[in-house]
Amino acid sequence: MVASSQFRELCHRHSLAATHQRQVIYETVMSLPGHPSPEAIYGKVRKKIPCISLATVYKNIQTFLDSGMLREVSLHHGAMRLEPNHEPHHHLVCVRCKSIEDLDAGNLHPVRLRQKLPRGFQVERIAIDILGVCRDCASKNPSGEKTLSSKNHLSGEQ
Amino acid sequence: MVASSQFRELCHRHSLAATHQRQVIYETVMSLPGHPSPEAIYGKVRKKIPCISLATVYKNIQTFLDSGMLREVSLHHGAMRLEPNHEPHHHLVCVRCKSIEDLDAGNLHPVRLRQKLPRGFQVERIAIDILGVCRDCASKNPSGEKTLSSKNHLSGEQ
DNA sequence: CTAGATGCAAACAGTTTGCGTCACT
DNA sequence: AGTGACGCAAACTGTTTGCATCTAG
Repeated sequence: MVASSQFRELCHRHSLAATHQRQVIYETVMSLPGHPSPEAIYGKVRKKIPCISLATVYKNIQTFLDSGMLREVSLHHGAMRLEPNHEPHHHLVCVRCKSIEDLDAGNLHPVRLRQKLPRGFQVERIAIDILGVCRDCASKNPSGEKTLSSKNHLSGEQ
Repeated sequence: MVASSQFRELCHRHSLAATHQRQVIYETVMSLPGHPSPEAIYGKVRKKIPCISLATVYKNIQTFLDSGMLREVSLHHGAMRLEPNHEPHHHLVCVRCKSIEDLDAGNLHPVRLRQKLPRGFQVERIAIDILGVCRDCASKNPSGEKTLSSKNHLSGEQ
């Protein structure tokens, strides 16, 4: 409410209409601790706008992600993906088509913990994802709209 | 087919019955390139066992994950999770309850690419997940069955 | 005034579950 | 013989869509 003008400006920068719902959703995401799910956001937004639709929440989250105003914790690949590769390796993940390519562990210097982790966390392994745009997506659409579908996305059959 | 006895032994080590379906599913996962989804696995398995049920595929994938015979590429948190934290940081992810905690980037020495990535991949950022068992899960169940539900899982309301 | 945003309900996709039957050990 | 696996269909959860109405620019 206080920063209403800031929000309007932010929307303007991303060519989005500054609606009330949009502002409340955005502020709610930013105010929630941790890494909220759409459902959790909806729950809290509804306290301010009881009649808001869950679809509106989803649509706006998508809008924020597309515009870069918000980010996903880890990419949501739609379906579970299994890892047959037992060799130590990391992943090259395309943020557009969501393809995942293996990258041999030898290509990265090993990660080093600079010091102790908080509260009795027992480390099992460290996963590194290099996020970016793969060659195919970059060539298809150098700027950056949206691509999906294509390639590896849900396939596995060669 | 060739390695049938190997598979029986593998199952025995994990106290699982060595059924035909189980073997075909396992071999299919291992044979598929990349990071197959359950649907893709089902598609290929059906070529060998046309009447197999999708539920059987899911149940066995779950069994393999639980027993450690297979691994997920990145944890499937059930729902999309948003990242309000714009500061550079990484994540501490519990493989049991799937909670996600932030870890300040200063706690890790920066990752260094040991050399060029394959084929025109445009890096946007590098995400590091430290996977393991969080204190709560470790204390509740030091051995390692299954826990889920509890904590951060889908919540966001305080 | 018009493009785009909202709300609703129905549709989807991915995954899980219950239960009767069947097969491995 | 008994425990656990399979197959089927129905249920669920998370997410998306179509369309009529409304609103910011």
